[in-house]
Amino acid sequence: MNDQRQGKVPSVHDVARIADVSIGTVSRVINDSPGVKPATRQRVLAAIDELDYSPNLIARSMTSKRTGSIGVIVPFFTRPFFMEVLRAVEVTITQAGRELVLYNVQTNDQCDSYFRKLPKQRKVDGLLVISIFPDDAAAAGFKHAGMPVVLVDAYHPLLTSLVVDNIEGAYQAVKSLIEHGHRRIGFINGIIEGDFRFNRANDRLIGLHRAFGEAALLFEPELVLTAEWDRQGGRRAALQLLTRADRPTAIFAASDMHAIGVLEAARSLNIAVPTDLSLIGYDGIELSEIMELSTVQQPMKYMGELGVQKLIAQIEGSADGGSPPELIRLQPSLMMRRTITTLPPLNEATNT
Amino acid sequence: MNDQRQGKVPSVHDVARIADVSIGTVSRVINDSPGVKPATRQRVLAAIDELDYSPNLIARSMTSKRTGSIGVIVPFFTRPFFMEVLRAVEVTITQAGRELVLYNVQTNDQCDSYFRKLPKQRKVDGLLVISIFPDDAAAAGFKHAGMPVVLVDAYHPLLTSLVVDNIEGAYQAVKSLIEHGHRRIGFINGIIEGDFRFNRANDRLIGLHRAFGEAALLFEPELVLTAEWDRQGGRRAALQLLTRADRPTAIFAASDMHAIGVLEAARSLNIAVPTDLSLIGYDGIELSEIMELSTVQQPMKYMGELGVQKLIAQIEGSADGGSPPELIRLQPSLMMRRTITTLPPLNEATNT
DNA sequence: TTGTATGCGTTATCAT
DNA sequence: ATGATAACGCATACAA
Repeated sequence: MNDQRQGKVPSVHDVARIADVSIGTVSRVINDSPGVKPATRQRVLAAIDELDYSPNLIARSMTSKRTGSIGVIVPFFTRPFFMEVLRAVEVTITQAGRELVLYNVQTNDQCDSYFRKLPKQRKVDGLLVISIFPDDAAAAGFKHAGMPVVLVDAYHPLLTSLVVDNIEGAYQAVKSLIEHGHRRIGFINGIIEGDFRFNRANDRLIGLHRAFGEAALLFEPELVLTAEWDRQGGRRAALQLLTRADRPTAIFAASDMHAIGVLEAARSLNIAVPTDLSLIGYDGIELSEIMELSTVQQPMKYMGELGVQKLIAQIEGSADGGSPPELIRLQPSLMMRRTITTLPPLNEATNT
Repeated sequence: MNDQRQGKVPSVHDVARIADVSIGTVSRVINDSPGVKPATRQRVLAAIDELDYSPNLIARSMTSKRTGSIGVIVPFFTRPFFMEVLRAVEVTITQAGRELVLYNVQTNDQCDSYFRKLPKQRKVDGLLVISIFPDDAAAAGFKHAGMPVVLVDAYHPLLTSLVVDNIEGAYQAVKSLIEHGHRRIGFINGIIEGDFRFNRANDRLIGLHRAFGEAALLFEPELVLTAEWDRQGGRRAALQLLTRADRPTAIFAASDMHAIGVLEAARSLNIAVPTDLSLIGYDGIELSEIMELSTVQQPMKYMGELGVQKLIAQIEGSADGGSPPELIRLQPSLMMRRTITTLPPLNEATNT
């Protein structure tokens, strides 16, 4: 029925013409501002309906300086931990009627580039940064551009940060292993990727040290390995650990994916879990439940939800200088499942 | 050093003022158009550097009518199959220097709403639709708005579609089961979510029928169950199937997640896989490899890559009416792993 | 109650 | 080679 058939999207002008009003009135109807006579409102509505008109959001962003989009910067988004955070993030953003722009980062450069450019490009109203520690320059850039930012599983003094006490989580895990009678405990840590920025590794090591210290256990550096954050990494490290003459009776892994790798290695070496080897993972991803893996559960869903909520609050209240940055601490919790057993009491003098 | 400290992002005007040129010249430098004297170019560049200026992309979109963003509409994006397609999609979009706007859909209404509004809102240059069959109205809407669209794992005659031959995949799987001597074969299909739109279920059933027919096997409706697309669904259905007096000796599952659930059910019933039960899943997600699950491998990575490439080609060539829609067929491949064995030859007369 | 005019930050088309 | 100026589609302050 329409005369034009290709790529012509109607604008306020078209609506105005059809409804025989001015564009100002059309705009008022769209945003249901007060002071439009019901009759003309109806005419405009009819015209909108006839043309199947929707406002051009880009143009609207021009004047409103709001895009309705939230940028999510996340490293390796397909990894289970990030995935599960991201799921909660998506739900919360959609519920808020906003859109999610995904910035997946795999390298430091990529990350820096996003940190530097996104605040000024204005394609998003705010940035949710997951598991990445921005440096001072980046934080200053956000502030200077007035770009709202919330850090999830990361920290910077100038930015609202939502952190999980992973020192405590690792401490609890290792302590539990010790309480189950283990003395030779292997630790498979994740590598620190991209210099110091995607830092999920250090805290685990510190927690382990604390538990060791408290139990007056000797820390043996040979039992601490570093591996890629995936099951291949975990498997390789476990192979190395488990083929030692004095192999550990328990392994603590920095992530559940590492722990899955440990499981694979143990199977290939005919080492029964938990009979001959106890194992605790980290994160509490869904797969850990399928595999009945004991683990340290992070509140991933809550992190995602709360992070988005804080960010939206910041966006909507950003008329003034904004409220001061918050630091929110979350606690992980130890999930005891199938992969851990008490070691029969053997003569503990061996260790000295 | 700067006088303003809060939320003031410089514009072309600021750059022009500092460099003592007109905004036109600044624009020319930014887009390195020809016809700018090297000296003034340097001055402008210096000013840009001094102000740390980046063009406002929203404003740029205003005139260029290009946003640089690609919208990806995907149902239940956290499910492994979609996740693995999405991973490839993300990589390809980022490589192309574009941005990924994620539209996760869980209901038909949500989906319709996106189909209806996104083309006119102009926040994205194109739409990649994964595993959803748009109806004629939606397809017409895309065409009318001139919005480039590519369908991945879905089909519509008016739109470039990238389909996997899942009938063939299911056929191969079931045929293989039959060749291994199985006669009583259970089938756990996925439910059809949101009416007929997220349709990943029918083709599997058709393929099964074909294999059954070819082998002159009697199709027993009681052995065909429908379950949610997750492991709980698979587990429940398997429990039902495996507690029958005449339980099947093999199960074909519509997705790997279903198959994982079957594995769980079998474990809980002390039914050994593959000794007492053969199993083939579908999709070929990473987890299938971990679990050593036999499965029908879909080319997820390739689907994601190719879909984005076709979409970008369409976006960049959309000056004219655009090229006619393509229909691209991809083949899945049977992956034989641990969960299938040959049944010892028993008297086959039982079945008649 | 409604229309007109201006601005948002760019790009592009004119002049100069 | 460069500057002024008109769009782009919308919101809004102001005028009528």
